[in-house]
Amino acid sequence: MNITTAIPTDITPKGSDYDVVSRVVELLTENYREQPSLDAIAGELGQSPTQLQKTFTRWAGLSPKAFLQAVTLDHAKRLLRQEELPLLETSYELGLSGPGRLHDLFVTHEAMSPGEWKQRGAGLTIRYGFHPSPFGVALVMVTDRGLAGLAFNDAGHERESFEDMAGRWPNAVYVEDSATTASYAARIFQADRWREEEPLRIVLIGSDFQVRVWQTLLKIPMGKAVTYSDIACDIGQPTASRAVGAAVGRNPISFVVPCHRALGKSGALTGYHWGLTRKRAMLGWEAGKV
DNA sequence: GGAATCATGTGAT
DNA sequence: ATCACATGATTCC
Repeated sequence: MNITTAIPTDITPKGSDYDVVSRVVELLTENYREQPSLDAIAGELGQSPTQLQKTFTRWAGLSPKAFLQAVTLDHAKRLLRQEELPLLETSYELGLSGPGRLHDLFVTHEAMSPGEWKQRGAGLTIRYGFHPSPFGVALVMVTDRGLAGLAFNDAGHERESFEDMAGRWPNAVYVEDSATTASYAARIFQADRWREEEPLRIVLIGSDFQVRVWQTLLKIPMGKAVTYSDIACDIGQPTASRAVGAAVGRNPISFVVPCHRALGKSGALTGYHWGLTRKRAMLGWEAGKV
């Protein structure tokens, strides 16, 4: 039952990886117009170029230079343009619950009924735990129906993630149980554990509108992106792109429900609940896996 | 081109 | 009712 201790070594060979990486990501994306050199970045961070290169590449599967390319505006626009329509048209036959290759992480999803949603979590027991992840400390929340919440924050801010998430379902009972959540964390962040036979069960707790938006997000394949207005059209409300933005922002299962693949119409990365740097990091990290 | 401005749907108060 | 939004299109310089 001590998977808990195994995970850190599997995911973040050095615990501080994400700290270093996020600073590199920040530096790179703030100055991407100047295409800073590895030496310049290393100098800024007070590290040796080779050490930095190694740390970053191990984390992203991508050299800093390639990453810089991946978070550049032109690249984002390219992600958007590829095969405009079929992208979202496809998997509506899935209905509300049922297995499917929703993106490269196999997921089955079900939604809570509107009645259950109004209860604000009443009668629900949520087990939670904190685990290291490639994007900082992850807060994992599960019910007996599957994964219900996933949040990220920098080390030392665990309390904030928890308050944020718990506030969404204030009537639920919360039990710390990292033994249970550890296996979810491992499944989510280790790409070699993604298997069709044993999909990850998730449960979407939200309003009818929110659930429709989140289901649409699940249809976006890895390495692709859509705009907020694409999503609005897909759910049959073409003028609601702003409402879509708000709903995307309330996505409780960050990363698994790939809200980071929603971009502004220009290809610019707009907002992200857990910090824009993390959104860039996720996009870049995925670029390294595709 | 880029800043300012508006129309807009949803959910929380 | 009113307000804040992870938007997007239009209209001015």
